[in-house]
Amino acid sequence: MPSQSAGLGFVDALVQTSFLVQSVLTKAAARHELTVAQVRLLGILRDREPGMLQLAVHLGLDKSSVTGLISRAESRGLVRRIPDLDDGRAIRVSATALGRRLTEEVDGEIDAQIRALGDVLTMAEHRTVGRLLSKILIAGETTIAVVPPPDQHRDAVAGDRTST
Amino acid sequence: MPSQSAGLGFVDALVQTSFLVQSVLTKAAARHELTVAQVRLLGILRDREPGMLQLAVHLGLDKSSVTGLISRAESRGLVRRIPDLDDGRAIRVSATALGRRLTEEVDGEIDAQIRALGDVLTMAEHRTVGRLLSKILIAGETTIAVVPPPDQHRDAVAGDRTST
DNA sequence: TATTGTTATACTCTATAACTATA
DNA sequence: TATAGTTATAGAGTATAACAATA
Repeated sequence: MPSQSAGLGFVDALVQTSFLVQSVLTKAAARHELTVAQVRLLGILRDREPGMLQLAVHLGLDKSSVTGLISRAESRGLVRRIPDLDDGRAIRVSATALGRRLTEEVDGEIDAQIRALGDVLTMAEHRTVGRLLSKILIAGETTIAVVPPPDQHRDAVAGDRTST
Repeated sequence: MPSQSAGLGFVDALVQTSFLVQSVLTKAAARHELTVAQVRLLGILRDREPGMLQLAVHLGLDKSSVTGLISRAESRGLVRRIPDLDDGRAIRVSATALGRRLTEEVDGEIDAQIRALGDVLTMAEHRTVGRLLSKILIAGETTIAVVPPPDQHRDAVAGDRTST
């Protein structure tokens, strides 16, 4: 049966790959006592100090979910809540030195392992994957809000990898 | 800056795409009162009646996690535990008619939405994505067990999409 | 003894609803 | 009133460790 060698269909390939990548992320994070959500969070905080609402939008989560996420990360010394001088209601979230160090370590591992998966591809194929998936991502950023239910917010659904 | 038009790097593209796909899965599942884990489970049960351990391996989970997953799915009428006639200790998990119906519905939506993401690609690019990601998946099935920690089990880490 | 599965326990993650404090 | 964030509550998902029953 040619199903393996000929390649899966477009949809199956994307879905299965997403599980594979998530599995890599989960295990890499776990090796440093982190969760995928925390790695995502720390990635965003690499070059920003967003407020809770901005974080919620970036992560595609409810603000109350972010409160919990930040509280747990804070109690582990990964991030810090700092007051927003311009708005008494708001706070800003900042990565600690520990948080930054762990992100770098984990990101390095993730990079190495994902790249290792790509070792079966040629250089050109490598670039092709990056290019074609980027096109899909751009489509996704706008599409997601439209296709599903009528009352969908166009959250930053994809989620940043590290910074970007 | 060419970063957008030129495409992300290989790693970033894969990671971000995995989040996008997972987001599609999560929302499609939720629209039918299901979770991603349940959709994965039901996908496996499309053409099999595995035991708990086999399920654990397929899903890359601990057997105790599978017990909970099955129990919740069972109490929702999605699956059923049936005795294994050959082994008094074992049971086999089977999808109910409801479970099968819901899987089909959700899978249809997922298919449509993922395919919609691919609408920005040409036919040829479509096939290329399927082909290249398939190569990565094959690599992942073996690699995952090797790259990380020394004591890693070679679980079926990727996770089936629907059947296969 | 080894294997199959469950239970007890503990976290993380997530959402909804209601609430506080500031704008 | 509207906005930023938190709290209370609830449920899913996951893991580890200890256990029961069968092989």
